[in-house]
Amino acid sequence: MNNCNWEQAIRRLGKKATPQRKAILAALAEQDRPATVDEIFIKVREQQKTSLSTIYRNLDLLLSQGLINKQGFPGEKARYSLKKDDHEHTLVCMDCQKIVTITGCPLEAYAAEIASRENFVVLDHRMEMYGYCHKCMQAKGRV
Amino acid sequence: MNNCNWEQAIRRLGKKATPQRKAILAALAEQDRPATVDEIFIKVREQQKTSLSTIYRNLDLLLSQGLINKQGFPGEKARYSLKKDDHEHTLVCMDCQKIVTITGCPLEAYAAEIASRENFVVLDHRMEMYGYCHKCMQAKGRV
DNA sequence: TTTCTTGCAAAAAATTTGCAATTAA
DNA sequence: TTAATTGCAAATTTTTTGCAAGAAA
Repeated sequence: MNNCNWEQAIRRLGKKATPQRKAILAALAEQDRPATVDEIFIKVREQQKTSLSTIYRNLDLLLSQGLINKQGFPGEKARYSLKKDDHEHTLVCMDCQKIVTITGCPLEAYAAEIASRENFVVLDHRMEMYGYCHKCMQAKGRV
Repeated sequence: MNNCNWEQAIRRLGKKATPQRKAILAALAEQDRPATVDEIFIKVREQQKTSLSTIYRNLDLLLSQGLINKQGFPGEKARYSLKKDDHEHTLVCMDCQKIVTITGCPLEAYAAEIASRENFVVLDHRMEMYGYCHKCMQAKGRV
């Protein structure tokens, strides 16, 4: 999803291309990091009249349709981002909350191994890594 | 943290070993998967008079002292578990909710690789696999 | 005793829902 | 025209906080 034809993307789901929906996708595309619901709300509201419930409902929709990802720290606000073509994982800085996206999943092969070892059909997995980014390490004087 | 001397563990933090605190650690020790706040609340309440705020406050305390982990995926309820000596992952049956614990983490080496590639200090990670256990596959007639 | 911790009740924060009005198709 | 979608307000759900009473050291 790297184009900007949000209208088409929404229509492909068999849904109505409302200004709010287009604005949500556009807002996600502009963010340099996965955005929280309120960040998205603020951004969308700059363009369109909208309400928080519309944001929530549409994020759920887009998520269930696989157009976006939901990520973030447990217990903290969820963050949303546009889904890229390939399977990704994230690297989250525990200090500045910066999120780095990583492509190249190391778990495909492992999942197959586990599947046969445990007699389990593995369909999906979720993985995130946590630590400190270079800048924050420097700030901590640990570099 | 494999012993059951919760009293000692709490004292070591310089905190009072209240029945509620001991019960929280005991509850976490009994769980076969990281537990949500309300699961812990229910379990503790079976033993001790308690309140939700006590659970929240003590989970925060134990977390900040490094005795427990906070995990769970964004948007879902946070889940807490005792910190183990060795690192584990889980395999969750999407049908019967059975949890299989897997030792032998495939991510240690990968984390090191990512750390140098992305210039990030990787301290922790979270990973869960989802699918169907053998029994549920049989029940579905897919085996 | 003294200080920390608890329970309660109320407040905040985050998310969801019902429903009438509106709008995309 | 009509079925999907929105905004609003109210309801839930989750988490946090103030404070007086109670308990551990």
